[in-house]
Amino acid sequence: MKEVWRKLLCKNIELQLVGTLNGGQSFRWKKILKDDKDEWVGVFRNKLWILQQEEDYILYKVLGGSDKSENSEQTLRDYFQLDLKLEDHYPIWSEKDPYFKEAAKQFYGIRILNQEVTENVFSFICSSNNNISRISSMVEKLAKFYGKEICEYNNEMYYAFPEVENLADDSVEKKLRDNGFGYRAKYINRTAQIIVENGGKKWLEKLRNMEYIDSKKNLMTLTGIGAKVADCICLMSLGHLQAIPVDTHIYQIAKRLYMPKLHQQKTVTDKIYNEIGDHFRELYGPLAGWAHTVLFCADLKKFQGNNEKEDTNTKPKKKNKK
DNA sequence: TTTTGGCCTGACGG
DNA sequence: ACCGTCAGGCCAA
Repeated sequence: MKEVWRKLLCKNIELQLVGTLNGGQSFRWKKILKDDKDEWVGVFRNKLWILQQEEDYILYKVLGGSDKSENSEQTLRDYFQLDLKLEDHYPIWSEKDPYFKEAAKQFYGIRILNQEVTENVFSFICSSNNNISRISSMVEKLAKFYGKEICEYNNEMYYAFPEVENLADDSVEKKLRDNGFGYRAKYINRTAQIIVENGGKKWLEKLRNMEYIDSKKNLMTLTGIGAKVADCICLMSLGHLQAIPVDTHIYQIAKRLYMPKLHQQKTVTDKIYNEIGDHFRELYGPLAGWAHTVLFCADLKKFQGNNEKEDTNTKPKKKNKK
């Protein structure tokens, strides 16, 4: 069953894989080197996807699916929301904001992924007070413990993200706590139970058709979901592209560049949180969440200091201990 | 309404 | 070796 590469026409200014898949939106993608090429390997919509970035197109393979009737190109286009043309929007955002314009030079082709809401909810409950590498390992554990096997690739097994029902069992909290989830174990288990009581995945999907603010309020009734996590979910899996998740990065950026009056402000109160969001919504308009993500990526990369070579403008990190 | 600690864990620097 | 701090917050008081 040798799968062949398929081609999705798409210029790299419309989609930059590294910035989009490695920018803290999804925690399930990783870059591997295979046959001397960079491949992005990740799971979504219950399948394993392998992607390669070329100049004017994306090469892709889908593994672990049985029905051939499905239109995988359409699934991919939907995941990356390719109908929205960045070519139309980057110039507008650049005109409104010189800092955006500067960030956009390196961070072109940054897309908001249209993620599955269940995965998004539980991934971002894991994200609180946490760092990306640990969040990733926690999400992998959720999939491995409670998700279905998809297939093996490159000597590794990949798993679908679990159904809510499987995270709602009473045994889940202890298992997760024993596996290093800390206080988030309870939030995950309890939130799964509440969602099931509310009607399961369907309840989550209904949030897409509500107004942004109502959708957010509903999410915040779940345990472990405050304003920031709710905004992440609104933006990344419910189509509310005006949502602005204000995390510490965005808070620092806002303070430094956009809202100097916050200079003395120590903590992010609800009021300040909303002011920051409103500021960016007024600046960028109805797709503010998308635009802000470009700023976020630029800031994130500065501190992460990239994985390999192309890391020129940050101080060298000595990391090769063994 | 706003502000403060406490919470799990692991990596890092002094 | 050991401690304080930080990492994409949330919650209860």
